[in-house]
Amino acid sequence: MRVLDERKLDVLRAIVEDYVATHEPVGSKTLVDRHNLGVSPATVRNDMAALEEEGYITQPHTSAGRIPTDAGYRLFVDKLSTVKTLSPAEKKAISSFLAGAVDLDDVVRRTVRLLAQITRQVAIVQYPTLIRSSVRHVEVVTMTPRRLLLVLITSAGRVEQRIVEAQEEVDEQLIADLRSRLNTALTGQRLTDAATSLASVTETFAPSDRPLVAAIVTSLLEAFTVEGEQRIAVGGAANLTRYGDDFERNVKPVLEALEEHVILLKLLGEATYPQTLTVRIGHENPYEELATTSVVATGYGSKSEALATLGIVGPTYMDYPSTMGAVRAVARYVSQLLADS
Amino acid sequence: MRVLDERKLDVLRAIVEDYVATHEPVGSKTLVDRHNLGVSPATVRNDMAALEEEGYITQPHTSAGRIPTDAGYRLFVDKLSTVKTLSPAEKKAISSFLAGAVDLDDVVRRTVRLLAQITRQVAIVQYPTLIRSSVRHVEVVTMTPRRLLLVLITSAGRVEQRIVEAQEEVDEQLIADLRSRLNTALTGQRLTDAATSLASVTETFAPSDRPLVAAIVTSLLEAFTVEGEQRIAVGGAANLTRYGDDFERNVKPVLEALEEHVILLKLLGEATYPQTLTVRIGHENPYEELATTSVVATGYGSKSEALATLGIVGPTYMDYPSTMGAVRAVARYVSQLLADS
DNA sequence: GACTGGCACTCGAAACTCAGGAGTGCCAAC
DNA sequence: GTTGGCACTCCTGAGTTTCGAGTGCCAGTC
Repeated sequence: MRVLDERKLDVLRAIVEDYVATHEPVGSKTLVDRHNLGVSPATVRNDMAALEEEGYITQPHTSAGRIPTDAGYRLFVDKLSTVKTLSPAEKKAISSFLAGAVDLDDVVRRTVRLLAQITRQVAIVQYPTLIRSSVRHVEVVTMTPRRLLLVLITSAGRVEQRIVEAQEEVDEQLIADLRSRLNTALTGQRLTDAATSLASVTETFAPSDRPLVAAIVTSLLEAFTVEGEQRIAVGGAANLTRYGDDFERNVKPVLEALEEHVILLKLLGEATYPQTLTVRIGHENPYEELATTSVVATGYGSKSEALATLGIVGPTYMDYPSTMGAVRAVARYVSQLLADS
Repeated sequence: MRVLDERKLDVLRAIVEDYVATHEPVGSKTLVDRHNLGVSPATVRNDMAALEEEGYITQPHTSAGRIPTDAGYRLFVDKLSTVKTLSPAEKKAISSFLAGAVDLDDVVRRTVRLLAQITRQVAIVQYPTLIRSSVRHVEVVTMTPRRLLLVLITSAGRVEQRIVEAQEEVDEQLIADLRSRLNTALTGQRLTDAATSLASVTETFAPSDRPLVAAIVTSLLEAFTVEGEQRIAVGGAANLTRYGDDFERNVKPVLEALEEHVILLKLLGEATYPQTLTVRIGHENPYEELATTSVVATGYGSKSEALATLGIVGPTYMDYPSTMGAVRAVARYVSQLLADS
């Protein structure tokens, strides 16, 4: 029984690998030809029947080969495969490509591009969340006499901007005053705490200046909270080209999802601990249009806490070991890069 | 002869309009049925033969209807159609959607989204060029003792960031000094002139501080020049879905081009005067993979000078009057919004 | 009891055939 | 210059056939 079970798993592994390679239902004969299972096609057929019974594989139609079900992929990912580590050359390439980034935006852009290139899938990278970071600096710049630009620089190197319209012309002296008081009150504060500090700043101003100060405070609060969380970068849509055969199932829904960043955020899921890969296979993901699609994601950031999530989206018949390896590796290098800051 | 010519043009117009609507070759009979041309199919056939002779239409195969050639579309756009103006409701919608933008990035993101939605094509928006704008403010922030963040705020409201690594720990006093001198020297300068001013700033520092100053100057110069030019936002890729039929010709090449911002920049072409629409039909565009694709673009910015270009990419059989109207309208509203700053 | 070879059966994919019809070009007539 | 008529072309789609990969089952073997 033990031996039999093991061979059945071997068969499942072989089916997944073959199907991923060819995208065609795989039959018992081709299976024994390609992998040396040491048994005859007939035996494999028996195992296949059992595997089908258990729900790991299925037939698109009678008298065709088998393809893995979502459950089959799940088992494969959990038990039958090991995450592939990248070659030293690849690691080198990742590291040096990312190292060339000039700022946080550039880091994200490069990460997306890199991830898409390595995995040959659609890559998604969430911008580092603001929650854990603190205020590095607040700048107030006069654009026109009645229009101010607020620039918030966080410890993670993220720069948020907000335009504030004033009711009336603003005195340059007041701006300077405001700038220095804001920085005194906020610099070094965690964004989550900064909100409360802001309130006390308002009170130190003369009532006549309050409307302006209030407008600015509102804008800053906005910048501190949700808005920023939702930024996402996407790349590698051209990789969808490779699934040209099954346009309706694999290309169209993905293209549509890519436009909706809210959906992408859901797909990526909650930021997990760094270096813990999340794989959602087919129907496991929270968006039913993408039932033929898998997501491989992981948190990235410091060792202990995830700042945000990155990952890829691709058809369920992807090469999980390589993809997972690539996602994990990229996340590690980005984390490292950000940790240095 | 004159009358005949005019009818021939009517026929061409009818062919283009029908083909755009149905995406199917249009024959003489259906043509007289749908448009009241006042002549018989046989007459139309004669005209069609002449139009084909002149290269404006073609047959996919013998005994099929006609479809416009690139030259046919060109004639249609130049002589046979007028740019469609948007309804007041649409204008209102554009204006109010754009007005909600919180900063320049947001303006660009919204513009892309809007353009894609209205035209139902893939939208491309180039970030406003830095060339014409001037320095509003330069900020130097210490991230870690050896890592500085430069933030350049331009008159157009664009914010550029650069990380600078110092060779050794940097004295906070020096930073403050640097900040104030940079701002004194640069604020108000056109970016194009700022380069020369930078040189003189360097000289005012003690030799021991020169390496750091040089590093910062280099970074700033970078920010002043090319790098920033090339930023582009893309949206509406999901609209490619509508051309699912002809995946290889219409979807694949566009998806691939979208990944290459360099190509997109070429496609958009030189920033034209605002409100001058550029239409490149099929093979007219500079990228042969997109020979079945047209680009409708226009510059946007102040009344007199274009800051950048925006536009859409779609199959040659697009609805030119509406598309051109939408592109023009969006460009106008964005220009207006930016002019206010 | 597990494995294997053999065999009849299934059923989709691809090739083939074949009418139907939209569309054309040409010509003679108006 | 326009029109109706007519023969011709050739794509489209439906129906048919063939081919073969793959299956399930069974009887035989180790």
